[in-house]
Amino acid sequence: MSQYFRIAKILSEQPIGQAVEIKGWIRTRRDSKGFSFLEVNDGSCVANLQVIAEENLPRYADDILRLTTGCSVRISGLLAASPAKGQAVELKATEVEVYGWADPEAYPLQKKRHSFEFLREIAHLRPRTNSLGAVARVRSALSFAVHRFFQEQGFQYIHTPIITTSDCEGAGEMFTVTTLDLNNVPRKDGRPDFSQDFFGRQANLTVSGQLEAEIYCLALGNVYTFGPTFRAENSNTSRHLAEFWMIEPEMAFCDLSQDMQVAEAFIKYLVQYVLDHCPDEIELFTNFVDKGLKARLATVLEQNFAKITYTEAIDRLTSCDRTFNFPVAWGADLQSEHERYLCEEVFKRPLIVSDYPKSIKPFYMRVNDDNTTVAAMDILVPGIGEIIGGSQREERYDNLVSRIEEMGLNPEEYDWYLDLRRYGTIPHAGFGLGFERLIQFVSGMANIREVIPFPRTPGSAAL
RNA sequence: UCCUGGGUAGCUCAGUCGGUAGAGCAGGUGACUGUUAAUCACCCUGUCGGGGGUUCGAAUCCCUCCCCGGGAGCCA
Repeated sequence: MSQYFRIAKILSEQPIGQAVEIKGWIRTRRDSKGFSFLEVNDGSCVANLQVIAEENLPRYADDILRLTTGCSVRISGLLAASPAKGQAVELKATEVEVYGWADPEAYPLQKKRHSFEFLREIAHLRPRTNSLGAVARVRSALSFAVHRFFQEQGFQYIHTPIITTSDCEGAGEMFTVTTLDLNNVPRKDGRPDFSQDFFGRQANLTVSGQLEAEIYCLALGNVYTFGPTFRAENSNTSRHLAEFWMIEPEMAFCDLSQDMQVAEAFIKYLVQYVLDHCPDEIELFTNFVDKGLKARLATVLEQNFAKITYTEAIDRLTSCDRTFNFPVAWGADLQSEHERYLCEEVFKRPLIVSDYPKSIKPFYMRVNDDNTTVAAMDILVPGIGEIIGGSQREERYDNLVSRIEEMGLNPEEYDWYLDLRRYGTIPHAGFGLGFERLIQFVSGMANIREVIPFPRTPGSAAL
């Protein structure tokens, strides 16, 4: 009686001499005199298991010689040491059952490499490829590692709402959630009358769970969120999605420097976790996607992140002999080219830029003693750019009110948020990490559409 | 949204001066072989992104729309 194994387990444990059973999909078939080689992948790992199917097997001519890329099979047999180079073990089949055929004339996946653009058009089949399958396993491993990092340190996981009625950040374009009849929208003063809508008011998909996370931070202490986030921005780039996953820790009794320490430790923990748990995937990415990946991940672990203030960054940029397309001036936000220059050419490692002018940052960031900068920090990473944005939050009631007013917002709409400062306010800080950008950084994948199973971008939402 | 480069066989691409379309891979058939991006021979495959225009004639020139890549803005 043979025992069912995932292929990953067979390759790691190598139970030679044992009767085993595998289930998976054919990658290729090569015929030889008197037998065929089958490469079977079951999604448990990068590697395939080589199966030897001899011509005396039942239905050899009818089934085995018809197997092509994509067919699903159950195979049992005896695991043996492989006499040839290329693999340590192979399965000598005693039984091959075909679950499902895949017409080779019609099946889009071939045994050669495809462009990522083409694979994107077949989102339902692309996880069957080596690279997209590897991305999916890395994404799963990183998700687990995110929870493990925070849970090990006593953070509470908070489910902040996906449908929200607070438009607190004010900046990002939001998706509206409605059950109003779009062919006959009730109107009041020329505008849609959301008082007749499902929630009795306008509701949107969340752009960030931060403000809600702060509520629980000021009750439970350290908390984090990890969930989907939505931006209706018309941005068409290799690092933006309309639906993406964000991790937002919020830490009680925490200042900006502690915030930076946690963020750096977090990124290093995640990189280390993937190197430990997905070495074959990292090897695949390094060989076929990004030659410099392994070396870059190693330097992330070895070195401390570089740290400069915004003001120092401006000094560096104005005093260097480089000419930029965009002017460098104190008070203006750093452009991509500026960030890339500092991160990739000056420091050549992750870079934390802190203490930005308050005029270019949101109202909730804590104003520094100079009254012109805020306790904010961005972490820039080579090849990706900004991967984390965080800050110490303004915990002083009066300062927060005047910042809200300065930004032209209405304090009445932030009454619940101000309550957190009216009653038992505490110093606290947090940051947001874009999960897909993290996966890009760790996998070397150039386009963010390859690191989420079903990418949503302007004009595109397959499945 | 802006700048820029593309869209030709199932996939990746070539296509000269405007003259009526080709290669590699995949697929099919056969040969060979402990193979592993197998190899060799032969065969099949086209709305040249859509629409309009110029021309005797358009993959090629012009207009327009759609889609994709790269860069930028916004950000995570």
